[in-house]
Amino acid sequence: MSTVQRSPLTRKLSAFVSLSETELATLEHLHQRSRIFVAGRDLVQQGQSKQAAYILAAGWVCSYKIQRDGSRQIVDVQIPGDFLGLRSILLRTADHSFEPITDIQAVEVLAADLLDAFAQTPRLAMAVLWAASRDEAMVVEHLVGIGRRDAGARMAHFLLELGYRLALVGMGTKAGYACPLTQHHLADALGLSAVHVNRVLRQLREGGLVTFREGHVTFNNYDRLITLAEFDPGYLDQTGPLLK
Amino acid sequence: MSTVQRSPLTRKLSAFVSLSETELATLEHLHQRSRIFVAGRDLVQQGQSKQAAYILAAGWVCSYKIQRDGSRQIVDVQIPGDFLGLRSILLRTADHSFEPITDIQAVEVLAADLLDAFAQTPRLAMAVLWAASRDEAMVVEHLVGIGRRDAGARMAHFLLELGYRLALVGMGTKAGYACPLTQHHLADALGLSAVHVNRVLRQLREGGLVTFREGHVTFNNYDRLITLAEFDPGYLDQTGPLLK
DNA sequence: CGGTGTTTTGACCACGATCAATTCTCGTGG
DNA sequence: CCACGAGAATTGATCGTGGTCAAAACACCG
Repeated sequence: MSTVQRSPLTRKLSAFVSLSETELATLEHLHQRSRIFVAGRDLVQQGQSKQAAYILAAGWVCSYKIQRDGSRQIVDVQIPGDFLGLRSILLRTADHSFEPITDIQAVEVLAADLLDAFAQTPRLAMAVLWAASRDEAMVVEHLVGIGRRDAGARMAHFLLELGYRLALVGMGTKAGYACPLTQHHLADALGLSAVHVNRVLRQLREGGLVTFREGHVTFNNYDRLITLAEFDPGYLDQTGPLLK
Repeated sequence: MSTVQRSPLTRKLSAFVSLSETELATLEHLHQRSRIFVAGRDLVQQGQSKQAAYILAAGWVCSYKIQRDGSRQIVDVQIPGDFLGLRSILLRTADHSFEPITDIQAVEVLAADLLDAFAQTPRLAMAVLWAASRDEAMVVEHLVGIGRRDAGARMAHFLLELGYRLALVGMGTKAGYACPLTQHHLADALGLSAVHVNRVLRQLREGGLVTFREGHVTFNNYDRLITLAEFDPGYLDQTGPLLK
């Protein structure tokens, strides 16, 4: 359903920095190899070091960390257009794992190529730094949610943020969006148990706020949900480029 | 007590990318203005947009977000050599606030100067991107801790990480370190109540693991503490430059 | 149709929050 | 030098959010 003008990466970075023809060419050169991964089978193992990152072209992925005791924390969810494993390249160690939630299509970007591109077109590095900052802002917001919001507000905030991000790539509206996450995914993302996630979803549904059912999120009362979650999308804005 | 060869910023970035004389000069040019802030008075207000970042030269700072209901979540703690508000520059909106925990000395870096420097010396942008990635890795680890570790392990992990980072800048050892944080700071950082922080600290102390008292952290049993926290400092390593 | 995974609901429990009171420390002024 | 007040640390008592355990209903698939 989404409209892809050039490539997801180009579209994403153009939102931050308007790039010249040369820069666009360099960018397009980066992603030759497009790959398919099936749902459920991890892309990169935690701890393993692989010299490639990906740009998600289609499908959903989550990045997570596993504890010794088996519990899992999902750090964030990637939707089409998002980076995958950028940090792994830079720190040269994959500090977490990636699970494709659906079958996905991703464009492979080799570490060496990316670093070369940075050297040739500095503004590209700038754009990537910018994109990385936005990703970090999302993780920070997630941290605040888990640390200081109760289960209801946490869930509301998560569903709202996801909806907002999906709307930015044409995959959602204020009415709702298709969502392939299971309740177990939600639990691992929000630091809750799967059982409690179910209860919270019921409360929100019965309260007429939002419905999560059969792979679809429906906002029944967008405004009241925003109030409950204290959702402020400021940190997600990718309004106008800083550099011309 | 710490040994500063050139400037904190130079030392930090050199750990990632070995910089040429020209690049070092550009870097030094960045920080002319050194400023002092007193403990307790915030540097930048949340939501406000200020076109400057800082490199912390001396003292401790924490960055946090306040909720409508007054509760606070500390996102991370900065020690000498760390960036302050880098994201604020890039996203052009301070999405959180900074509280100096002690009196601090910080070097002001203007947004415009930084962006110019990036354009002139691309490798510098690379180095900053790298440093930002390490910061993000810390936030991620923090997120996992709050989401999936109980209060004891969370505290242990926090104190260990802080010790490890302080050791990197010569301000701590495996025996312990000076720590100006109050128990209330710990509570806001770990997503706990101040009362419970006190209880957890008592347990750790009576268990012979670590002592937090009178502004000093003493590791009584470093190995057992690491086991409890499942602490793996891999994400903190700033070993050898990726680029020569 | 059995098998596996997701959702749903109930009963009970525990970790950590909240409320409250006391002690300690330290800086400030009488 | 001591009295006072503000913050910080400490401890006890009680409460509630959310976890754990268990079982059933419901899917989807081979």
